[in-house]
Amino acid sequence: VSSSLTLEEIAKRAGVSRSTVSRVINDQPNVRAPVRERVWQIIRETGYQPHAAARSLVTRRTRIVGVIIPEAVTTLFTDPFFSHLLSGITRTCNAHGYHLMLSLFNGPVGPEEMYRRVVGGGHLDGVVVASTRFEDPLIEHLLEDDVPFVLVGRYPEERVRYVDIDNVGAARIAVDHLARLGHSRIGTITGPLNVCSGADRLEGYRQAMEAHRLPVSDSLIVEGDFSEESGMAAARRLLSVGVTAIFAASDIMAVGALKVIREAGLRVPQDVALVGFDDMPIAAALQPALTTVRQPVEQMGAMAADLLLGLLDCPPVGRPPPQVLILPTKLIVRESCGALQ
Amino acid sequence: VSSSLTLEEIAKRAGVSRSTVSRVINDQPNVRAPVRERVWQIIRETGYQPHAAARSLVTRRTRIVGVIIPEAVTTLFTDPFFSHLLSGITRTCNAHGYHLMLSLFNGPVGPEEMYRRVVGGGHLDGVVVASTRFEDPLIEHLLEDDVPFVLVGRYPEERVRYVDIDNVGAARIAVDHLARLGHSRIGTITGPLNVCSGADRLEGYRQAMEAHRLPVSDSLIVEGDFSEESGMAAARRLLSVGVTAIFAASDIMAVGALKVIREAGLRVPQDVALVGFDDMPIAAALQPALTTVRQPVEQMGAMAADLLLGLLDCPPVGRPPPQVLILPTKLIVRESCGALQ
DNA sequence: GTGAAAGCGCTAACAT
DNA sequence: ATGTTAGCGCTTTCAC
Repeated sequence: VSSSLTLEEIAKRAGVSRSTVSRVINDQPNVRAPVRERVWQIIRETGYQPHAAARSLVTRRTRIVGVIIPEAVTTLFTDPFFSHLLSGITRTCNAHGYHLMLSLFNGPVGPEEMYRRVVGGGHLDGVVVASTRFEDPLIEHLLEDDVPFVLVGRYPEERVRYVDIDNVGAARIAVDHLARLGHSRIGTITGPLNVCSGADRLEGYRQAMEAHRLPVSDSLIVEGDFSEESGMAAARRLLSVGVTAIFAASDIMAVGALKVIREAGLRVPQDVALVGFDDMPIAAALQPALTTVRQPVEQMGAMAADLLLGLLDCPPVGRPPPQVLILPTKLIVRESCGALQ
Repeated sequence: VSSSLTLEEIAKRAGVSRSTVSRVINDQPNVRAPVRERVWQIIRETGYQPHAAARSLVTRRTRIVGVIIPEAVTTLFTDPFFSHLLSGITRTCNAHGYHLMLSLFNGPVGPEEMYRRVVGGGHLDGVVVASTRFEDPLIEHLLEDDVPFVLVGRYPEERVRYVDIDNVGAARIAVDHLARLGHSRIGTITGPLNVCSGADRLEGYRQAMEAHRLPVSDSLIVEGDFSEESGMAAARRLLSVGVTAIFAASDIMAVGALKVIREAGLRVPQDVALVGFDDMPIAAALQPALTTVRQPVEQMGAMAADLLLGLLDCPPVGRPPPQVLILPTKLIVRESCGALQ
């Protein structure tokens, strides 16, 4: 889909050579002002757009960044996390004239094949990867193939750049909140523990409990998978050991817990206090039943893209991506490899 | 990002010419079986992938479909509608070896410029457009430029292909439900009325009210914009005219209404019955307060992409996209232009 | 059935 | 400052 106008054609109409037109389009020097103006004029009149494929065949760049969401993330699609993330990434891309190719590794095709399709073929200048497990083979491939990429979510490996929120700190705040409310039997519904955010939020729970000198028995910790069902199952277990407060590592799971608690004839927050986690505006509807931790997902997306475009030498990304702190949750940015924080 | 292997290189290693390798890759005839096998062998060994840009420079096809979401859809990002839609589109694309380019017209760049960037340059073979208003200039451009495209959402114009749910019917069912419950003063919070789904759901409300011989005064109809805030404002107006039931054209607005109703000291559904609209699993958490209409968004996405790929002569799309009926809401597909229903 | 050769539309190195 | 030329890696006639 494109007009069949070519550089050649524009050159002819402007009475110059292809090179000159090319220079004008690419804002290169060595074109006299009047000529430049005349060429722009023609370009505007004709609505000419250079052919992307032809251009990238020679420049070896496509101005397309990929967004890869691995695994069957149906569960993750239950909340607006990805919408917000994509919104942020898009914002950055639009601002810099980049395009975004979205790849969900969910279809009938396996992840290895998807990887080949997406990354091979040279469609992409770089990649943003969301939601990875520890030691994800995808990451290994990207490193091996020397693909510029940025992760959304912490990844404990020197060579990997990423953007993340301070999951440990945020979880600590949440649990600390419950402890200050006077609760001593505080349970937690964790995310999958092979995922960074899952593990980190549990660590935050542990730290807060310890800080308040509260005992952390195994029965107070139930692993979930971010789904509502897992939240319900976990809540049943927690109720059976008599907790008076629950920190759920995601709002979705908190909602599941809420259901179970109410079904048990208990009131929230009077009988059981509940804190969720995520930026899910809808959760506000459940107030005062549910308290939640906000995470700046949209910004995380924008910053991830900023970082990536920086890697690609996107001309003047200018300012390094800012270190943003929002609400109780803050961002950690690993700017250059090795410089963790 | 791609290996620097070329056709030439493969040809050399296989002891054949470029043409032959090309034929093998593209599954063309006129290659003897043993040769074909040997070439595949080398390709597999080396992990060769043809360079996408070079290929589309000559074929004039990219195997990329665009997904355009016009306007600042922040409000629409509050619910998982787009996540599900993208999931469906992706499913189809993955199955047919197509890629997906996501364009949110939200950045600092205006829609006209975004259109040029995205559609010009020949990046895309076709486009899926979501969430359009009546007489959207975007649609006019696409028609004018002869871009193959499919809309998600009804569009009253002969030349446009689209996929949609039966909004009128679904709304009718929702309101009918309330009427059968014995309510006579039923109000509705509509979506934006310059959007098809908004207008259609209102029409469904009207039809159901009429069928039950219930008076429809203007005060029973309040226009919202799918946002929670608008739902709250609308609910206040409706409560002030003494409705006992509300049909909200989106779950988000229903949640807003729920808040307001509860703040007014009323119980849901005992004092005021509430029905929402959308496929928002989280809304289930609000049961029994909130009843909602499910829409098969994921399927809508998949079907839209099916239709588009059909337009692109994607070789054997085989079966025409099925006419799916799910839950109370059903799909209407305009398969070929002119053949509505 | 296979190879040779001509481009697709663009950029970039080299002349002028 | 501008034009000429040689490809980028692939598909596709057209010979053989």
